[in-house]
Amino acid sequence: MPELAEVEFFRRVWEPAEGLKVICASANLEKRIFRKVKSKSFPKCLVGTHLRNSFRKGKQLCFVFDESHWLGLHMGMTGKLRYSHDTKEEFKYNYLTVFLENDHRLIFQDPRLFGKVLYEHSKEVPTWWAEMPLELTDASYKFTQMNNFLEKRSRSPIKSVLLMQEGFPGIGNWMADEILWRSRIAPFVKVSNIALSKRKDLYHATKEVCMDALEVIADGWKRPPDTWLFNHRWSDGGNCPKTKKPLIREKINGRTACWSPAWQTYH
DNA sequence: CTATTTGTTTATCC
DNA sequence: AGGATAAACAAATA
Repeated sequence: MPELAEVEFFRRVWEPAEGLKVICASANLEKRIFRKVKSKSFPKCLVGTHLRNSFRKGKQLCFVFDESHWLGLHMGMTGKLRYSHDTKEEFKYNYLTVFLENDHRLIFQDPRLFGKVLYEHSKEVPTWWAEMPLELTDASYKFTQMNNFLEKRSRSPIKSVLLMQEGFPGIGNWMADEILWRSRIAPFVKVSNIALSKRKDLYHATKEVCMDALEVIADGWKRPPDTWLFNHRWSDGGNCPKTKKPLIREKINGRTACWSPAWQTYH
């Protein structure tokens, strides 16, 4: 589920807790989402600290407690963050719970366990946070940067390249399909076969889908308009909002791609 | 029983 | 060396 905009939505779920003190913390450390956590004192080391800041880069989240406790979270395929006041409310698959002074709980749940927790106690910014690539929504992310990445991946289908986080941080399966639909490029097209002018369409569609997704989903998880591919792509039987003809669903390198054959004619 | 899933990570081949 | 691809990870849902 969580791509750039959904992850930003979850950052905002925990954001209201900024300034609050941690009373208690518990984690199911045997679960594989904690496989990168080395500290023996996690998560008790958070007790007594205050949540100070929350950040997102691509699909990665970082919560900072007292300017020195860095908690990195990745939602994987099924991760969710909750901010719960009801102490009787029990959720399955709560693997990290932080109890706050206002009787609210910060909860990370992840049934499928493809998520990842990172933790570092340091005054310095951890490497895993400092080394994230530039955001696609940043004004300094230019066409040449995107094109340089495409040049290195020229033998792959464009759909697969859009899913590579080092080049397209935050893009996931539905956003990649939306970008290709808006720029009218079929997902199986090899990057080397995409002309310069078409790459510019791709660049603008990438920026646009990121901005639109953040506006609609990060802010209240509203239902996207039917003019997007989004509402039509999830199962067999959907029709293209442009051509009104059936969409095609097919695996490309193991991931389902959905596209409109008459609309995405570029190949 | 089977097939499917909005994501990485690792192994292997080229 | 580094790019491309398949399999692995784990568990729910249809």
